[in-house]
Amino acid sequence: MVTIKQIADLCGVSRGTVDRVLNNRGNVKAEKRELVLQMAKKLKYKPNPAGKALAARKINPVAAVVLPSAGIVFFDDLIRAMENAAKKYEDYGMHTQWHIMKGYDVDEQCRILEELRPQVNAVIINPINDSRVAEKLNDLIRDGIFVVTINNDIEQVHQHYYVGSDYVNGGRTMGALLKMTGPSEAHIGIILGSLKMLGHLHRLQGFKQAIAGIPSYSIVQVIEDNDDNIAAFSKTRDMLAAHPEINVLINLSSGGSYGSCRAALDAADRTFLILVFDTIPTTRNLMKKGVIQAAVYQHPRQQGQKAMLLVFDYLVNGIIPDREQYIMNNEIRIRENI
Amino acid sequence: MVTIKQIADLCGVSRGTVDRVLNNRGNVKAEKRELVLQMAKKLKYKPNPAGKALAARKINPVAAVVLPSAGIVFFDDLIRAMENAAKKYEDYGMHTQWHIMKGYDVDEQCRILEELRPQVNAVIINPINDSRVAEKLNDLIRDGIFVVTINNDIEQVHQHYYVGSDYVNGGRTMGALLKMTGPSEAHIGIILGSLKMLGHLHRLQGFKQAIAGIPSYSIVQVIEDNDDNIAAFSKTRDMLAAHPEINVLINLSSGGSYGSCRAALDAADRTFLILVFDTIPTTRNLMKKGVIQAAVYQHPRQQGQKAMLLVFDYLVNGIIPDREQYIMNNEIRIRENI
DNA sequence: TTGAAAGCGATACCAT
DNA sequence: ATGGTATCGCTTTCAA
Repeated sequence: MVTIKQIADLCGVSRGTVDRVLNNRGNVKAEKRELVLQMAKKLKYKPNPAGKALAARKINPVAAVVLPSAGIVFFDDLIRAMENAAKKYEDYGMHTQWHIMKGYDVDEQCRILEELRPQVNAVIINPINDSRVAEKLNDLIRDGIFVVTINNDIEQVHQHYYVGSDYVNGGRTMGALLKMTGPSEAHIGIILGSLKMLGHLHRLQGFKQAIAGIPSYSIVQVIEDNDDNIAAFSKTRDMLAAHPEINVLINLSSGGSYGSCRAALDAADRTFLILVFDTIPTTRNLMKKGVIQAAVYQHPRQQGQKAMLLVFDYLVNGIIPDREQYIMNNEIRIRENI
Repeated sequence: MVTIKQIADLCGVSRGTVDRVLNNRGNVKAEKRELVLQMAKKLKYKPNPAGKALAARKINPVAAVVLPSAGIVFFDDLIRAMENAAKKYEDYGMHTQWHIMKGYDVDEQCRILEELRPQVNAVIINPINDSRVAEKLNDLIRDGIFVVTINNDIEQVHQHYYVGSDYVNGGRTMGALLKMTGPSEAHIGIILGSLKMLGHLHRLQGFKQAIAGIPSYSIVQVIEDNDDNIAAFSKTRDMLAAHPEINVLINLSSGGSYGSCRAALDAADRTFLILVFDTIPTTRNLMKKGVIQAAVYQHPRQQGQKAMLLVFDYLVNGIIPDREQYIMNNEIRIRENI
């Protein structure tokens, strides 16, 4: 392994000079600069992350996590994974701030971002898809803050990284699952959080793609539950009453899964094929009981881990991510492999 | 964050002494030892991994990877993941030796282990389940070598760690998948590598458990292909000829998947539900074409990564794994979420 | 513009 | 048994 010291010796300069060149700190004569760069390239110099991390102790890097999703159970796993990672990275001197708010309030999210701005070096955010949030994020990025969006991306934000799932593919996978397991004739009721949420909309599109062209399948109704179990319960009940032909229920977001399953169970004389997203505890329970047949799983823990790792690697080890998007697979989970 | 230096100052001893205490190197008077331990506990001392990693450079840690599986395609992904990890850890000064041999030769594996013994600090091995190999591994462990078994565990080996999948659960998942997607009447032909391979046997047991008690399901025949496509092809062909009622083919190991699918395709007048393990390239291809309906995926890349991480964390950061077994989920993959 | 030196945290080694 | 010192690779700071 090549070290800065070796390069310095070979070039006949000091370690300080090599450091200045390799980190573009300026104040180096052009020819020396060239010489060092050549040598580094020739020897395939790669900085030792342990050395970097140790030296980084002096600057005390800070990361902030911003999630507008307190109370949405899906995020519990994701948050837990991030907390574990944060604890680990604390040993390396990186601190993490938590800003978990409840509800998708644009003003609130902007306010938090503004407040963070002078205090942190990186932000992991589940952004509300709104232009004002995008603007604020662009401000942060201009200030040199490293931004990672998680679980949902946002448009119109320049240089940032995304960790999450492919929503269209998730919907498509769900559709394929229906084709594989479902009745030959399907009258489908769909429940999702909100059509205003990009991810949910994309899942719906993917699902429709997957079942397009099957004449014996029809989507009877699409209802929104705002990821709320009570709303999901009453709206599903109404839908089932109005449409006695429905024999398949698809939940495209996990917030209301439990509520709509309860409504399905209340229709005691009917049976349904029920497919949902995410394996939150209530869902696992209903899978064990045979109420829900399958779930599409979007690796929440991996998402949390990866986002934290990107931030850590950047702040502490100076490693730039090798991709702009890290997409987790949509897995199929049934009772046996949950 | 608390450092060794701080503890040393507070206890009125030198850093060397603190180091000796915290790492059980002996040669410390009992009372000083107690004092240091108390103080470390009180201040919640946790070693800084960056410091450890840097200091570890001096001992030049070496890991060896021993796989008797050259030519088995499933291991390609696993090996690639390990190579990537190895490259990354090389930056920290950990070296990796590769011993990829072909075929399950006990003598050969023992010979390699003996040869490694004086050169390495850790071994990642896909062990042949034989008592002589177990003995050799126990020898290494006695010498203080850190041992991780990967993808297959071995019995009678004392202090070691396992990274792999739950084979019984894999078989059970496969069985559930059949129940979900298959015809109401199933005449099942099973192909697997070898009944002498513990993993394959366990999968078979799991599968049988899952479909037990379904009168309309029957296992017609179980054949062994030794993970060889040619053997799989001819044996499957013979089986299909002898049993015209077979309408489901289950491949419990990926080595011969392609061969047996080819045999199924040759029986042009019949159609089969085909389920396999692992998404190796030939399998993905056949899934796209609709020949194979689903595969159970055992996260080969994660397995490789995790095994390398355990070794790195132990050798370089002095971290002891928090579990003895790291079990990957058995995922269900279909054309849409492959 | 450059070099020399100190320091980040942990460890190995040599004296004592 | 214990302390002191040098070292791992990198960054920062101070002096020239």
